[in-house]
Amino acid sequence: MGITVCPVWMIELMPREETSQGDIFAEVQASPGHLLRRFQQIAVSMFLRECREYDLTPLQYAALAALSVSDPLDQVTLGGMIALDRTTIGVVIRNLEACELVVRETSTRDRRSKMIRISPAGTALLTEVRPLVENVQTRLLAPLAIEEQDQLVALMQRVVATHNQESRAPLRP
Amino acid sequence: MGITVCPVWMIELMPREETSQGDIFAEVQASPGHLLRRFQQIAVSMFLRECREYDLTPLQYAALAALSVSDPLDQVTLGGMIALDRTTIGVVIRNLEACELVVRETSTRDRRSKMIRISPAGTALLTEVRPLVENVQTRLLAPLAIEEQDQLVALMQRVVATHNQESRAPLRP
DNA sequence: GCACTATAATCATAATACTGACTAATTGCG
DNA sequence: CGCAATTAGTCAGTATTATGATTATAGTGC
Repeated sequence: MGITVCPVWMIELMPREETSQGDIFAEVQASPGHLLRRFQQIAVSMFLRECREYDLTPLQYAALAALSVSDPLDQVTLGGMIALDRTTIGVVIRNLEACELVVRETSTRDRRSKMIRISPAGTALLTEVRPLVENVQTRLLAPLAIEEQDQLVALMQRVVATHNQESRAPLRP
Repeated sequence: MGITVCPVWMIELMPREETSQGDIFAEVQASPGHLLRRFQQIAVSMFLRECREYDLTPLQYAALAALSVSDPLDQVTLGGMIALDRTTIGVVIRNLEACELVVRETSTRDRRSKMIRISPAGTALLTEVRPLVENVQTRLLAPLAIEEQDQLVALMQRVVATHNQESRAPLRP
């Protein structure tokens, strides 16, 4: 009944999975923490490959997409919509500004904050890229049946919603 | 059957989820890509908080755990066991070496490669930290019932296994 | 034996995240 | 009103990942 000796991070918790002793590959695949990292690693990789010609990263896309719905936004609010802390959203916006996909100017009402506006070029890029992002999404979950895809999303939603406050940058709708 | 206008990355694919128009919070939560990033963000955050006093990161833990099973290992092989490319495993090992948790020496049989060995301090640390990592794992999936946890892991396993080659650093058992 | 190729590791550069500290502006309370 | 607390943004530092280039070693074919 002793705890199985487990090689890779966060594996100890899965004694329900019966893996042959020393089968590291199987054990790695049974660790939620490791699966999560792999999943994210793969998703980002697929996204970047798909959007290579536009030189757009997932977070840049997310920021543009959020701005396309609500514009203008100050950095903290924008970060809250896509769960980025103020440091990270600052970097993302700086890069988008350098590519002239957004415009940033100090708010007149609160001179601490800067209002971000999506540029025409940003809107155009977003329109072009949207189908590619769709593609990535389709391929990412393609190994599962439709009902299983819904199931996976629903389970992740519950976990993420419950732990929303656990990261420095919770989602703030 | 027009595609729903979606604000945040990778959302377009989820027209099955019926969200009220403009309810960004709900839509963000329906995007697999975003959920994945949030999930990982939360898991790492919980890990770091739990292991704060040991100043150990998830990847450092993973590398130590892998070494505790198979030792010594060259960097490429070690990286393959936990799905890290040679650049990343190099950084992780450098940091572990600086903390004297591993020892690195040039292989005698192949002077290109360096053999990594876990130190007694590394083994001791691993033993101390293991229960904490267990804790994180328990709390991470706690919002779900046991059967749901198994379901989530199984679904992620299928996706990750299918896409193993999609990232630069596939798992090489 | 030598040239070609393949492999191990490193370096440079960059984006994604976190922490903690700092400045500047605003708000709220006594 | 004035001081304290809060908030927006930035900066410095670090870790996680990727790409591409470089160096050194090993192996293979001729």
